[in-house]
Amino acid sequence: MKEKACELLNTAGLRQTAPRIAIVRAMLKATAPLTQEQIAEQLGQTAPNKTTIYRTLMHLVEKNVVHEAFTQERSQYFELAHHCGKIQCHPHFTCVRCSRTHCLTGASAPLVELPEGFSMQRQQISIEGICPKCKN
Amino acid sequence: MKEKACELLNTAGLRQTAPRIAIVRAMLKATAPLTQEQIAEQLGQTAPNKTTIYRTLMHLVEKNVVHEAFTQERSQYFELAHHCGKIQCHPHFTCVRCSRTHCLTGASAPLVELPEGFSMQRQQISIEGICPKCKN
DNA sequence: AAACCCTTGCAACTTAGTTGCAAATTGATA
DNA sequence: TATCAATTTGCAACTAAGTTGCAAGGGTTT
Repeated sequence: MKEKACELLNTAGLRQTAPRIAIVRAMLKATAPLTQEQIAEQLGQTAPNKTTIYRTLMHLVEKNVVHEAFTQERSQYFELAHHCGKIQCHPHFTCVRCSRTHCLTGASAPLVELPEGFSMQRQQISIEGICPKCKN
Repeated sequence: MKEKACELLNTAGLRQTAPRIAIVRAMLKATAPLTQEQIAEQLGQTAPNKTTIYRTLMHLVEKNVVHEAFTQERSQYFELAHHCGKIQCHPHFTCVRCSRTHCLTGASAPLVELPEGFSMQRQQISIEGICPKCKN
C-alpha cells in the first residue's frame, strides 16, 4: 500500500510529483491549519517554490482534498478535508496571547438554522480566547 | 439630542471630527460588514483618505464601538458592535454566487463548549451557501 | 496668543497572494 | 526505449489591501 500522501493525490487525480507529495505530507503532519508560508517553513530547504505551493493548494482545494479553514490577518489557513464533514468541520480556536490555533475536534456544534430561501454549503466557527498554556 | 454617530464617538471618547462622523455614519447606514474600501466608496467624493479610515477604524475597534466581523479574500470587514453580544454576534452568510454577505441577525447559535482550560472571548460563525436571490 | 496634543493626508512600504512565461518533468505512445 | 504532448515547476514581476513615518493642519487649554 502506497503512503497516505500519494493515496490522497491519487484519489484527487493529480500527478504524484515530489513537490506535491512533500506538501501533502506537511499537511498530514500538521495538527492545525497552515498558511502557504508555514508549509514552506515546515519543509525547510527542500520546500518547493511558493508558486508551486500556491498552485498545489489550489488544485487540492478544487478537488476537495484540502479546504481553506479560515482567513486571518490577511493570510489563508489550509487543512486537509479528510476528517471533516461535508458542511462543517470542527471549530478553530485561536489564542489571543500566543496566537496559536487549535482544532477543537472534540467540540461539536449544530448547524445554524437559516432563514427561508437560504441554503448552506459550509459553516465555520472561529473562536478567540485564552488557551490553557497562556492562562496565567 | 446629538445624532447617533456623534453619540458613538462621544462614548468612545474620540473627538468628533468630520471624517470620523462620516465614517461612523457610513457604518450606521450599512446592513452588512464593510471593508475600508467599501466605506470609502460609500462616502464617494467626500471620503477621507484611506489612512484616516484605517486609523479611525483601529480607534473604534480599540474602544469596542466597531469590531472586525471576518476576513475574506485578504480584506477585513468591519461592523458596529452596538447590537452585538459581548462574545458572539450574529452569524454571517456569504453567497458563493453573488458574494454578497448577509447578517443573520435572527439566527442564534449556542456557544461552543470548550475543552478544559480554554476560555472564550469571542465566537464567530461564518456560513457559505446560496442566497435567495441566486437560488435559481 | 502660545503651547500642546490630536488628527489628517500624502507617499512610501509591507505582506501575502497571484499571474505570465519559459524551462523542466512526467506519462503516454509509437 | 525514444519521442512527443501535456502538465508541472520556478523565477520574476505584479497586485491588492493594509500599514507606517512624517510633516502639516486644527482644536483645546492655559
